[in-house]
Amino acid sequence: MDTEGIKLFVLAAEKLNISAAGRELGMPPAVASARLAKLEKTVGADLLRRSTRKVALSTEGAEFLPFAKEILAQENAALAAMGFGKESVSGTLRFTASSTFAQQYIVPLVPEFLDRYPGINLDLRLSDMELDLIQGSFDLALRDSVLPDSNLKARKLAEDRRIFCASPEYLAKWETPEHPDDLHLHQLVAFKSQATINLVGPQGKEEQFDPRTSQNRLIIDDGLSYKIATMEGAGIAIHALWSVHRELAAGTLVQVLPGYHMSAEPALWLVYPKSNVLTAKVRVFIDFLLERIGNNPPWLAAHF
Amino acid sequence: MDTEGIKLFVLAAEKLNISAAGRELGMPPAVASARLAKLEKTVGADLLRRSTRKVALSTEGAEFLPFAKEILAQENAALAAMGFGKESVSGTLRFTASSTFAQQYIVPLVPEFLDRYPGINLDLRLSDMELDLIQGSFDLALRDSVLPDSNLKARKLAEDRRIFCASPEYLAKWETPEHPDDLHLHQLVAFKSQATINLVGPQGKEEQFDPRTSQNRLIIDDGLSYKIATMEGAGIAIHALWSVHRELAAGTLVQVLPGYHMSAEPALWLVYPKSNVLTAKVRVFIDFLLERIGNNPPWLAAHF
DNA sequence: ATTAAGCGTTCGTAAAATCAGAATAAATGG
DNA sequence: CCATTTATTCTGATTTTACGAACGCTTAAT
Repeated sequence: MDTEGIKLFVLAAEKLNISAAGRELGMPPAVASARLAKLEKTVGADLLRRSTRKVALSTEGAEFLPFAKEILAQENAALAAMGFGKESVSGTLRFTASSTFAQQYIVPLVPEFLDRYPGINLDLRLSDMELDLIQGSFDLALRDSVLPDSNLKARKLAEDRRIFCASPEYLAKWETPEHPDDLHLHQLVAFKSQATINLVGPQGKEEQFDPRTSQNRLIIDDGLSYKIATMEGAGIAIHALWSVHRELAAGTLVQVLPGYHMSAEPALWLVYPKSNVLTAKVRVFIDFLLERIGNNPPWLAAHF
Repeated sequence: MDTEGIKLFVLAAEKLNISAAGRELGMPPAVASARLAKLEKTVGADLLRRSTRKVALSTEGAEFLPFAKEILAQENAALAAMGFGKESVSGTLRFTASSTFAQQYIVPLVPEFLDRYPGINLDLRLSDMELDLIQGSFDLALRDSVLPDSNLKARKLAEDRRIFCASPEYLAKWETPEHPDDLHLHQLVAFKSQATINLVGPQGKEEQFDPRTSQNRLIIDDGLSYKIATMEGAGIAIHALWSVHRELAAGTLVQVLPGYHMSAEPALWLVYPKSNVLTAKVRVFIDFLLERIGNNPPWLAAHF
């Protein structure tokens, strides 16, 4: 049963004129006639009695009419509830990001966004562990890497860096490493989900480094604690530039192995499900983040 | 928006499995996938988030779900209200017939019919003037002639006769006519809707007779009054055999011009709108009348 | 590890439904 | 009686839909 046909029936029942009802819905009389006949077949009864000139409701049509109107009302209510046809964007946006990043860069912008789009509600799920985009029913996620998942689309929000660093006190106590291999002699602080890293050295020579094979005196799954531990001298750690750029500038953290950088330039990605329809609310939030963060991320502005 | 797609969505949202939902509706996975995509496009948002292995409701899907269920409930209610899929016939049957015929032959059968089909309600509109089948929203009508209307279908209920007759007293007072032309010398009683009649004489010769061009001393639009007037000696009248066969047998009415009969053998017809779907209630009532009247109409049984 | 099975989608072709215009038949109103 | 309106049928052309096979991916079992 298709609501277009029901709409036609309700109109025709009001006007007692099939052609006029069809015209109102933008279909030629022949089409209106055929669609009505189709609806009658699926319903199993004639809804409209028609001679060449007269149209009247059949007993079944009279019975069906209130239901038909109710179905259409429900359809309209459904579409309205989902903000269909509204020129103002609306809906609830479920967004996930690392809590430490969000605390610093997203949450401060949220009031402005909510202000600019009064119809949108935000549902923020912040966690330093990556949440499953699909199972969590997320509209959008912020990731520090773009996975090769064919079900997802990604848009780069901003460049980033991964930096070895430690506290000045730690480095004063131990010898500052000159080469990645020296790291194995140090105390390392590892973030739980940190994977193997490919490094490119000063002469363009590639090196590999797996933080999990070293002596990880400390493994932490909370971003802020991870940084605090490093600052308190727990050891050498890999930090995202966005996380530590203030500390580097202030000197409370010091970069180690500055000649080495990641062979795959890290970046922050906005990831969302490849969809049949990209919702306005998602597009609008992406645009907002690109405008306020992507164009000139603070951690890069301070460093170049 | 098509309820098949909505059904699919609701099932898939329950099972979180698109293929299984499609299977339940008898469609291959590819079709289920396509139909869901189509629904999402008409709704303007993704309803189901899917990776290769996981399916979850999107925020829009969660919003849409209750409406979807409501739409389906309304559809089911509508179909149920119209007796769709019921093995027991039900509904209201609007039927029109001449009141005098109904009084004698139909109404006495009605209790039995209602008894046999407890789900059917009868809405009888009895009038000696023919009512418009379409404008009156009738499911069925009894007619004493079958009009060449392409919008209608007809089924013969029983043979009938048209008979010139008068009371014995009237004929005793005046000369009994021997030829249709003699009728013009008589007092005629005419039924209001009686049209021109073609007669076939004893030698097969055709004659025409238009009762309205003669001296109609009396025109009546009520069937019973029409017969009473004839019996009281108001003149010669054309009566249906079903109407006067008892009086002829009893001798209270006498046939005039017995050698002449109508060139078009009259009959009683059950007429109903040519429909896309012939409802069970109509079919059942037709069958009932055929069984109880059509097989052996009393007016013919008595006369042959 | 390897295999097997299940899931959702895409692709290509075949079938079906839909559309739109002209033509038909009927009925109304002037 | 004629012009107009109406609902339907018919026709070919267009679009949509169905279906099986194949693909990429994932989980569970061997």
